[in-house]
Amino acid sequence: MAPRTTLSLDPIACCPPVRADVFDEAQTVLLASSFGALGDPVRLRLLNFIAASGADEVCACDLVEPSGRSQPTVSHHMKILVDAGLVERDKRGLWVWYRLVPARLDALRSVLG
Amino acid sequence: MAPRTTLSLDPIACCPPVRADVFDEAQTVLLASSFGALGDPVRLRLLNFIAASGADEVCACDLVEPSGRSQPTVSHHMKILVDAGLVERDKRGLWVWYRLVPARLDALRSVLG
DNA sequence: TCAACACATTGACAACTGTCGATGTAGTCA
DNA sequence: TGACTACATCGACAGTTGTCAATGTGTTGA
Repeated sequence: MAPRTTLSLDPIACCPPVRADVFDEAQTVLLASSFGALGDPVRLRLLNFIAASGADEVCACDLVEPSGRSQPTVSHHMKILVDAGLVERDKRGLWVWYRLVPARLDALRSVLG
Repeated sequence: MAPRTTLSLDPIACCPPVRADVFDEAQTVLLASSFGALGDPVRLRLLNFIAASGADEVCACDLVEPSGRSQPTVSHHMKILVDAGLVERDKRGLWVWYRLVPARLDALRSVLG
């Protein structure tokens, strides 16, 4: 639980590249959970699908079929991506729209450099 | 099994950034397993420890104590990092030396960009 | 008010993962 | 040869994860 806490420890502010300084325990756990969110083929494909869509938002209803998973399973994976701070969720009417959080992707990217 | 096969599908050659084209199935599974290798705090710390050591090789014997895990557990995690292509293993005499594979880290990095 | 809809949550289950003690396997050195 | 050492593998176990069918929740529109 506690997604806010997860987001508040932002790698942009907290984490030098993996090849420089030694991470402290909180940094390590946070980063591992972010990378872990990318560590499932279905989630990586969902993220890639949103990213490559051209639009900056994608409706949840358009994620089920290409993922090849059931609606509850997609909902489950999207929650993990949202909790990891990689994706933002916006409910409008009946529909839920997802968009990337580029800063978060950039943060993870910089950790690998 | 089959670590060579894992390594042969190199993201440098195979994978555009997550925000551009749509990954095919093989790319997705490969990348997810690489990110998954980073998705454990103990493995991330091991990688960070090697990276931040200053030396370009670190002896396995120096990884057990700082990881806070048993020798078999460290051996298990290092195997996962090696199979993911993130680390190379070199046995010399009684000792095993590990070094980063910068190209692999760069490849993952570029996927996030 | 109520039926229909989009999405989330629950509950259950199998598969996977991290962990360690015990044991196996090479390499070293006397 | 044989004792010793560094690391890997095995076996077992608990905890986590991915999955779906069933059900719940909140929104829309007639």
